[in-house]
Amino acid sequence: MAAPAGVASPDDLVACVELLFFAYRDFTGGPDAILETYGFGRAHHRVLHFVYRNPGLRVADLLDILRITKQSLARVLKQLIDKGFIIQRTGDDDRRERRLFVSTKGGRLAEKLITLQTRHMASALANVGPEASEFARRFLFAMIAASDRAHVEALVKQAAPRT
Amino acid sequence: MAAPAGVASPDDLVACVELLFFAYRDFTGGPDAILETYGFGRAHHRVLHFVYRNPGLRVADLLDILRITKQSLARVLKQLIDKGFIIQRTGDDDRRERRLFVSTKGGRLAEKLITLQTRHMASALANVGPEASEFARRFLFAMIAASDRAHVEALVKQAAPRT
DNA sequence: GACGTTATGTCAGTCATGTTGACTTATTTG
DNA sequence: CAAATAAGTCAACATGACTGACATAACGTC
Repeated sequence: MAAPAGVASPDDLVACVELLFFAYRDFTGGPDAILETYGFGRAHHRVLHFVYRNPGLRVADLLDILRITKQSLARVLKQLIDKGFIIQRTGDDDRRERRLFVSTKGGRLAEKLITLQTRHMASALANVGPEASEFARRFLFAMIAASDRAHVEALVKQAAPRT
Repeated sequence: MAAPAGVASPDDLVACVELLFFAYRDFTGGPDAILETYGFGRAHHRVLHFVYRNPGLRVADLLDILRITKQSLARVLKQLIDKGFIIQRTGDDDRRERRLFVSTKGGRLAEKLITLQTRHMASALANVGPEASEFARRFLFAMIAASDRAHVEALVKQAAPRT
């Protein structure tokens, strides 16, 4: 054998890289199809998702999460607001801020998409084994740039558990 | 406790979904930056990568792998050929076919990008533990749509081990 | 050898999503 | 009051997808 057991050979690593490409494509395919029926795209999905999971988010927070420009965000956000999926409310403390919330309709769509994706994820994890969820979180977290990890960790943990 | 040990709670699943988004973004960031210096984008990367790993690939095979239209592929492929990163050779048996190969220059770039990505992957896997590679492959494979798995498995395994 | 099929290439137009750069408005803060 | 901040907007552009239509060359079959 070229590589000792438990250690990744170069070909194993390339396989992981390629598998990630196909996995990500198939993972986003389901939501994409639903979004299309609403006239939305993946960009709308991201905005809706993070607002749903983090109610009261400010525009600046969203820019920080998505790492796109204000102008790119403005386009999709405006559409989501115009179509009544997201609601803006002037901040209580600072009235320059626009706090973002999903509407009932927006919440329904966000839930629909998240259900689709968590089912996909759950099914994949079930295929792998009992400790898969813990493992996947550690793996995916380690794939994130070190400089982003603290930020992402806070975002993912804090996310709205208002059952 | 809401969920028994080893079983993913809904919030764990959502965390995985979100982590995958950030992980994928950071994973593609490195190659993107290099590609930019060549005037290439992510689309070029995919073409170059799969041709590098599967020398002699036909255009039709590439379309099947990437699942984009002929016209979309044509644009990036033409640029890669024009700039001398990919070489076309008429098929020996069937002279309608154009077999695709990377040039020396193309191979160098492909190798550079793959090294970047496998290092990223290896570092993430090392963070997780000794069995991480095996686990990641199983997880990512399970994330791929069932209808695609056989196809992807063949592609990933067959890939050029001509060291 | 003519004809239908296949592999590839190409022209033209559109859409989604990202980018830069410049500027406005409302509000808070020093 | 002046400066800084949060957000919104206008204009132009790049990338990478898409559809639809059509062209060319080579293969295979009757």
